[in-house]
Amino acid sequence: MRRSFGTVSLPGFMKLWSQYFIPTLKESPADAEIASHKLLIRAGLVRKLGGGLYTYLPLGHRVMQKLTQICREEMERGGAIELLMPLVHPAENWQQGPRWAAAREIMFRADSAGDGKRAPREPEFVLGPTHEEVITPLVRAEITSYRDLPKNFFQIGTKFRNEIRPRFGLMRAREFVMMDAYSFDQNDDGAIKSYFAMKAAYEAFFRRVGVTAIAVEADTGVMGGSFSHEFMVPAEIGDDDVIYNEESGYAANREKATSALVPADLKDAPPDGAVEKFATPGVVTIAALEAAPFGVPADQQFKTLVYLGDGKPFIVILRGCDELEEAKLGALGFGVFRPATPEEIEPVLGARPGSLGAVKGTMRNPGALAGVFADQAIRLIGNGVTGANEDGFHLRRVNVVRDLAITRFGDFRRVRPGEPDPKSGAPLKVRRGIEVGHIFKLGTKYSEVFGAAYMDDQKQNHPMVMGCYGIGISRTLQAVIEQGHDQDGIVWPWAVAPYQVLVCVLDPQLPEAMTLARALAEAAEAAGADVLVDDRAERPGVKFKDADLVGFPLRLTIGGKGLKEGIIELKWRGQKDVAKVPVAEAPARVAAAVREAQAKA
RNA sequence: CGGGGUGUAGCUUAGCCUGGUAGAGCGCCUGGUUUGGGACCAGGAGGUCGCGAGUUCGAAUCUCGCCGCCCCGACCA
Repeated sequence: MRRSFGTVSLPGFMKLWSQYFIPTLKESPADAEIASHKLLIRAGLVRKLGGGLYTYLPLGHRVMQKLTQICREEMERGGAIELLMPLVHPAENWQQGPRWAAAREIMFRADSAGDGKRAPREPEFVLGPTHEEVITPLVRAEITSYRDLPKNFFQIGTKFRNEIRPRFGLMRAREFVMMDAYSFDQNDDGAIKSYFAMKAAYEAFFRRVGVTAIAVEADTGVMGGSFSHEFMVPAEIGDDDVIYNEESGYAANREKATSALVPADLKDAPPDGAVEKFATPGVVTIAALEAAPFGVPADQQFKTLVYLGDGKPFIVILRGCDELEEAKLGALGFGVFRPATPEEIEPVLGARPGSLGAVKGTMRNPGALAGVFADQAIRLIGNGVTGANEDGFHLRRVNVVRDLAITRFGDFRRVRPGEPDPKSGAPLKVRRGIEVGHIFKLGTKYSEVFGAAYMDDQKQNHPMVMGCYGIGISRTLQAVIEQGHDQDGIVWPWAVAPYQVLVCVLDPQLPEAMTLARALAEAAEAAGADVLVDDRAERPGVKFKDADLVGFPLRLTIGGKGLKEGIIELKWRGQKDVAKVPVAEAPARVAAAVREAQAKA
């Protein structure tokens, strides 16, 4: 972009800024809100094509390649085998799979005829958000013997998700780069082994990248499966809440988090007299029942919610003071569920929301219910108040054990900070995090549907036990920046910096300056660093600002003044102090610095 | 999908309320002076004011519709 002095010709190869492409910006584009998003653009790493769609410019692409390579190495070290599957999937694969209903609306549809004119007979395609529906049929066809198990396949490539709301640059994009892996084992023990091998590989990956990511217990969501960890980079702008206590080591995603609010040895309260109906005209909220003249504290009320699970209504009971953690309803096993509308509720219970209850004998059509699921914490109420299933009336002295038509108890409430940690009883805390990786022990959900089975040494067939694993590579790129920046720009960890060493030549018109630059670049490269030489005919201030903005870990400054004194300068991006090094010693010092940084990284 | 905002030069934006020649800074081009933390002077190029209708003698400005983008929520394999 900026011209170089054409007078100095250089023998051999040296990466020159003047001939490269790093479009830095002084000002942040208006549509970037958070630091990492602004820096991605200002430092010339990416440019936006459309909402959630980004071009990786040369520098951004280099970082992606480094992330990808580290990921590949750690996955292979963890025993996984790389392959590459298509991005375009026949819709048939998904229709046969277990989650078409839940997944279809966030999937891109690809039309083979173009222009939306696909004839009804022609095949339909989707863009793959993930690849269980492709890998499982493949393994079914290719692997039939226990001798070929276990296997763990991974790939690194582009994924598409029709995110409802893309945001924060690469943080939640429609098109993004992801590593996804799928393990196949003979049994649960093997699957657990594979799972923890991946957990270890993830930990190694994030450590090598130089980003702090913590593993937290997570909800399995639409994926199904039995247990799961998310890898979270702590950051204020993260989308997810992590509930944790550092002393006990407990850490869980908000959707999964539980607390020891209900003591394990809690004895249920005996009934406190007969159930009594009382008039509550116009009272349809917890707060209104809490107020005068009724004065029933929220933690003495039963909150009765009605949902529709796969078309059938079911009830969830919580304490009046608690919130439902909707994701926890996933444990009930419904394919899809949603809150029921008042119109759907009335025929079943006999009243509108605000007067609902699950007291035996008060529901109009209990046979229509798929179940009544009660949060554990209502046992703390013992005897409380709930709706009478008659608009304008409530019931008091309702006893949990005696009166409520509970199918089963579970954990459905949202945990609040300050509640006792389930491990140690210490108070729980909350912080925000960016989800950069996720591992699931899937079980046999997919292998059963797709018939991925193997024969054991007793000639018996069994479904393979699967696991699946994902790392958001492009999201990790941004998380690294979110975690590593200051007022001046990015502060790259050594391992993923686009170039680790910048040779900043302040007077590139001086042949001796460029000759020295070349010697230093060669020394740094020989020691194992990627080196860029800033030979632009810019003022020093511009070059320093750009160097800080882009965030090269090590900056070597060669200037006319320094040359007269016989010194160059060596400065680490993360540190304030500048070391003056005699020219004669410079190549050796630079090589030593590079080796040291590499050893630490 | 609901709520809020916004769209003017490559980027950041003023002008819009109260209709009448489209302005600035950065960046870019030319020349000169500068040269260790985003220099200065002079000159210059660059705009279908998101798109489409309407109101009006006249629309960046008012009205309606559409689209894009951003934020909050819902959602997030």
